[in-house]
Amino acid sequence: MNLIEELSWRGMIQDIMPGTAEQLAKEPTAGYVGFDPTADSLHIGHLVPVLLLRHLQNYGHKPIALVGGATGMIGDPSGKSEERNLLDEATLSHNVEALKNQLSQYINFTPGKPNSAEMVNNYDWMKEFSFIGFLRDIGKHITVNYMMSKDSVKKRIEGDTGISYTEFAYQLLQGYDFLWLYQNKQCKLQMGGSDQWGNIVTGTELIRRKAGGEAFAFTCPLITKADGGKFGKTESGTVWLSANRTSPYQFYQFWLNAGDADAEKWIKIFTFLSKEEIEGLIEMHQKDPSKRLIQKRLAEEVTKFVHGDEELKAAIETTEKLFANQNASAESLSIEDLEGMEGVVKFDFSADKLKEGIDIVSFLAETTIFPSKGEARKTVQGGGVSINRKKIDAIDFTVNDTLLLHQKYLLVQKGKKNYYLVRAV
RNA sequence: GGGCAGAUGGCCGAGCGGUUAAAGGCGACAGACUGUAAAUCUGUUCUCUCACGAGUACGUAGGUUCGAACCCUACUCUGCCCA
Repeated sequence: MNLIEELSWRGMIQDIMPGTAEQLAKEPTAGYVGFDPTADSLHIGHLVPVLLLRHLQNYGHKPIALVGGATGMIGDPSGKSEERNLLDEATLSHNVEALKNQLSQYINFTPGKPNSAEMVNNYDWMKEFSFIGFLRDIGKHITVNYMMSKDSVKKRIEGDTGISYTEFAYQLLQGYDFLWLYQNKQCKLQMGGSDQWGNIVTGTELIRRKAGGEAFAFTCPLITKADGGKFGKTESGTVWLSANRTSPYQFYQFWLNAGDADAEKWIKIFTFLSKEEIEGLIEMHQKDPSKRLIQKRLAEEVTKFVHGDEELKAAIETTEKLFANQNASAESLSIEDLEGMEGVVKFDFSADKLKEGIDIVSFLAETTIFPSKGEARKTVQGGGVSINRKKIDAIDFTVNDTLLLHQKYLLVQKGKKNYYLVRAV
């Protein structure tokens, strides 16, 4: 199996430029993916391009991870219906550093091997480029007509918000990146999400016209959810790769909660499991979907890839304690169980107040489990709050120290899946 | 530079002088069902408040009016057309 065949059965190829497979078969090829530094952590949407680089490397080619220090200052109009706000330079350089750090965890940058990965920042070659120089050297090769025919641009021109010259010019910058990499790093391949196709093609076009060379590309379909929702969002927002932003437990939970239809697609894309193994899993899963074999395996593999074995183990343990025996009483949890629940939000609360007793609504608001009393009340009235696994059904319920587990803990649930541990201190 | 249209809650989008905290949809949260799913059904969804209630809010600033998201003026931004 070659790279393209591998990615094809995984459902990771959307568009591919003719000749790409031949190029990859002919020689080890350098290929790049760009990451925009819009935040100081990657999120799971970025995982796909990261995996593309990994697969590329596995098949003996050379991955280049480009961090968009320059393009990030402009803003990619692709997929955006509105003009974006510009980030300031300090934020950008902070983000660039953070992304570099993260990327180095997922791709092998160890030098020495002929196909060890490389990291570049397009700010390094853009910063000295003068505006006039850019117009003469690059702008001259691409017509506005060509640029306007790009979907990302067309939508904005036809839409009712318009597009600034800045964002319009974005594709030239990205195109120039490809040209620069082609000329300086012998990079002949660009990969990315399918929303990048237009930008990528501008790059190959530029390489053809300006350097007389041939470059290749393919894109991966954008990850979607079967129910049409946005991929990578949960109740609590974006699922990040950084453990500080999304705990490994929450990360594990995200994948575990995948719907059946999604899980079958995602396990191919987000894990390195073999075709046979995945097909076996799908078959078993369809016999008994309630076991959620695919979801479990998917969650395990991805969490291991992103956070490592240790964190995966902790995430599974916490999950088992919280969900495996839903009927087990909260009292059966040991202190170690409670303290060890990685990723469950923990709060400290005054033991004295508990001794006196406090009404449930104030309690929930003061622990900041809920942002306001009004919201706490509404959820309690709707039956959405449990303490120590027992549903609170009275709005005038009093929380006091007799409820404490091991004289110290309260296990509070908001909804079914959101757990909080309150410690009396 | 000139003309026209528009700016409403997280988003879309009704409202066009009082009964409007603002229809409807989407999204989000919670409940029932379930497999910690999907689909479906139900409730909630400006802020604070146990509650009565109060405070903010319909681009910004003023004005007319007993009363304005709705009328007037200026400004800002966006789109379209003309030069």
